[in-house]
Amino acid sequence: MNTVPARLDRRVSRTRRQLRDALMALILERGYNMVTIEDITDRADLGRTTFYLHYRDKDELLIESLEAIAQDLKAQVEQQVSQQMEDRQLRLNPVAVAFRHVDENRDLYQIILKGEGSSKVASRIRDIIEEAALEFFTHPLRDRMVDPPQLPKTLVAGYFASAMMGFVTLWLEKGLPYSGDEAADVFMTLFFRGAARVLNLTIEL
Amino acid sequence: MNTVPARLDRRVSRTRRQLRDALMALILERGYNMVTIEDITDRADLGRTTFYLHYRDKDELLIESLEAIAQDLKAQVEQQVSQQMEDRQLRLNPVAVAFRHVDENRDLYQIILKGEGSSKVASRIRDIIEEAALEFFTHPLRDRMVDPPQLPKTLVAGYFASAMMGFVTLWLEKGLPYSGDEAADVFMTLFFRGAARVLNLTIEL
DNA sequence: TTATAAAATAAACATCATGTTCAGGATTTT
DNA sequence: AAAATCCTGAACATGATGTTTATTTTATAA
Repeated sequence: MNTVPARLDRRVSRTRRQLRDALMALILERGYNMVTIEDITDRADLGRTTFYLHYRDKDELLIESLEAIAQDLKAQVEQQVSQQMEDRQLRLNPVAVAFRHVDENRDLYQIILKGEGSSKVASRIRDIIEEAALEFFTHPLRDRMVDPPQLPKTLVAGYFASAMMGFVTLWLEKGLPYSGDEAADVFMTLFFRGAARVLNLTIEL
Repeated sequence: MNTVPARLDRRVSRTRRQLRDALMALILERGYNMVTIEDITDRADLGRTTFYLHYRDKDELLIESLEAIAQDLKAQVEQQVSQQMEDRQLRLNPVAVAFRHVDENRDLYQIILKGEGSSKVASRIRDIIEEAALEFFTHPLRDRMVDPPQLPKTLVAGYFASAMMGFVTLWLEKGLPYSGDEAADVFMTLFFRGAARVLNLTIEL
């Protein structure tokens, strides 16, 4: 008969936030495997036992921290891709939305894409992108496809997700001097027009 | 005055091979972080202390195991890209060479691309591909590029490497039913011709 | 404001993986 | 066969993990 408490105790959310922040900072400093739970609680200024009141182990904390970002990305992109908006002109390019999201969370995406800690999150993000791409190829682009595709749309969507993750990794790790919108443009050009035209190849392979 | 021994003691190479094989098998079973050093030596049927006679820690063993593959890939691809061969017809597509290499070492590449264990190796392989691609864009393709490229060749080479790693990950993880040569074809088509033509889009974005 | 419920804490403990040392026994090399 | 090298098991120190308990601190709701 007991009802679920309306919202979390203020201490709980504060503690969890401190733990998440501490873990992220420490991963960026030393890498995931070089961080102990005591490191985390020290940095967060909490007792070590407190950690176990909230998380089973380091992985669980990591996943929770990164899942939040993945969910945020999903929400932002889905809104652009599938939502019917009255004013088509105001609808933003969903790829640009994603690149902006990455730009605003560079630290977290570096952690995710470097594969620090379980690669589950990277794989989840890949799937989110793939889904959005498939949806995009199926609906908003439908009327522009006259003939059947030369390769299955699902394959192209999978490739889109993988290539985009790869490009984002490149962008972040090599510190390419592009804004989110510019990076999105470059990627779209390479992806849709193909490298042959970008390189001005006279004949194709 | 002591000279370096001509080659390794037979026991040493046997022991190291056993350790490498055991680690690879165990990673595929449980994932890198779930493998202890005792697990490895048990599986390899060796004493635990023996491990430390050869490697400082798990990472060192992993790196050595995977570096061998990276070197092998590099050797095979470089031979095709830069070596001047008399018979141009016999020269294999270097991308197909790489895809065949992956196909023949699926297990190892799965470990590498999933980011199990240090991501250094994946990053090294990426760099190897990028170098080869840049070399390829600069020399064998030089006469086919009439105008200057719309984007720097180095950027396109970086994108090539990232996209190819992504595509290979897709190929292996989703178990796409392509042979090495077929996968290479699909990837080359997507990369050079671009998704717009593959999807038969009437206009471009 | 205060009583009550919930959360944080430090201390103590058991367990496990790591990495080192050492004296032996086993295998290769010369 | 002798010498050199490697493997082994036992013992040990260390450090991280995860749990329990009694106590103190803090938030919530009356």
